[in-house]
Amino acid sequence: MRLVIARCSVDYAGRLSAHLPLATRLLMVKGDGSLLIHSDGGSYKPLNWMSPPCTLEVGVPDDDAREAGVDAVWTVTHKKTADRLTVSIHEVLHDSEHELGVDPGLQKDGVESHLQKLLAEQIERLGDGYRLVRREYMTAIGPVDILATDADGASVAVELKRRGDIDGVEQLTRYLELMNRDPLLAPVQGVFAAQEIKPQARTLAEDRGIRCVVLDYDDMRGVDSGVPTLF
Amino acid sequence: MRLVIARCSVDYAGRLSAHLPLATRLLMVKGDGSLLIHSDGGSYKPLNWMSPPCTLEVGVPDDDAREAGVDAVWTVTHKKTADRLTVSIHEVLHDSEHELGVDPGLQKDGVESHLQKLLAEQIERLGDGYRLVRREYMTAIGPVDILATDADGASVAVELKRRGDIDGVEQLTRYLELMNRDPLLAPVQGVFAAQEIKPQARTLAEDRGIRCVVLDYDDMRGVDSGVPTLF
DNA sequence: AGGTACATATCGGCC
DNA sequence: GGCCGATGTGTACCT
Repeated sequence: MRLVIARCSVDYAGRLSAHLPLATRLLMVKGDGSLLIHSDGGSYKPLNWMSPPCTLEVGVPDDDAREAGVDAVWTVTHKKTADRLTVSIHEVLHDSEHELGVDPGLQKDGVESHLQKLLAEQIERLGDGYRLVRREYMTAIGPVDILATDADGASVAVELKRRGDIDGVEQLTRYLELMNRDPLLAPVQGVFAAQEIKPQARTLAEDRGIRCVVLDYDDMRGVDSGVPTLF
Repeated sequence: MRLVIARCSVDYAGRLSAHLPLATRLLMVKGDGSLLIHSDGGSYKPLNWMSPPCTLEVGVPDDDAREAGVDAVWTVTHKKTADRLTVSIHEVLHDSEHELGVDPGLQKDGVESHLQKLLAEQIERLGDGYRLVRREYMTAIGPVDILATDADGASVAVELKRRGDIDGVEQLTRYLELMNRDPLLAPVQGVFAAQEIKPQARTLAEDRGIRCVVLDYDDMRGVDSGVPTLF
């Protein structure tokens, strides 16, 4: 990895056009040739970047650019798309190279999978008499998070989200449409369950006859760990 | 901005739990105290990070950690949430501080908002006699990009995208379904307008009676003022 | 390889 | 500040 601190201006042409006026920034060149341009603020997203696979070429400025104070021009071109990043370097303040080696990578412990496990164990939170059929019930277009039955034994398909957005309602709608064509399952009722449900998602869901359930994650976790369940 | 190359392991606890085993990485400490941890590959997203507002504290390892080779422990805590990032530093290979100043920021061109503004001004591109009713026409499930009327005075809902994908057709379909239940608006015709429309999106749109219009952004910008827009 | 679902998303606009 | 839509989304997982 090469770290360069430089006064530079940047132009990007690809999905959109973008320009960074002259200022001092960090240029991070990774081992695969990709480039990240960071300022001293903002979030983890760079001001501008080029993702791999790409190649970096260092060139000399034309006469006009040299006159304007440009010392070198970096051109980063993507190998598959026509995306191009041009860095006009006016002054290099720092330049160092470092050997990092391959990273073993991040080990995650997810959230939705945990929420799904908890709801499967506490399926009665959806209503009295509810019973779990199975998690990740496979359909032709993908897995339904939870399949259950209500007190009358009718099928209930549950779509689970951390944040309930319109996309999740669409997803559940597709599953319901498919499952309701299966005479062994139909009629299938839909339940949209999330820690938080956006008003627009709720409107769309209820308009389609899908019930919305807000889950209290901390409460569910509390029941799970230690305290015995009611039955 | 402080740049540190170090052999370290990292633990994150917050929305989820995550762990990075011991390896050599770049630690980028920004002026606002935020921290980014990058490996020498991957995309622009760091392996791990803490977004501002947050504070970084440097502490000494406990006996067990010291025994395991830990030289220092950085603890980054978010000021609002309970998110916490712990970096156990085994060896520092590089450490430098740089003054970057405030960045003037990115200037973008070619985004949907600009396209929307141009089409609102040049609504006749959809057909003779078309008139703009309003941009961002609010419905219960979200704003329709442009509401217009055709030569006969009938309502037309326009969904605008830079790249016309299936998602955009679904979005417009939801709006149309809702608006066509409103006797004051119905019947509402749909127009799917984009710089580029994917074949699958076009097929779906036309199957649903939605008209597809490909927009020439450069041409529209030229008509707009003759003056280059942002830079 | 292509498509789907998820994410510690981030960012900007508007109410 | 919250809500909502767009992003040069990136990433893992599946067929």
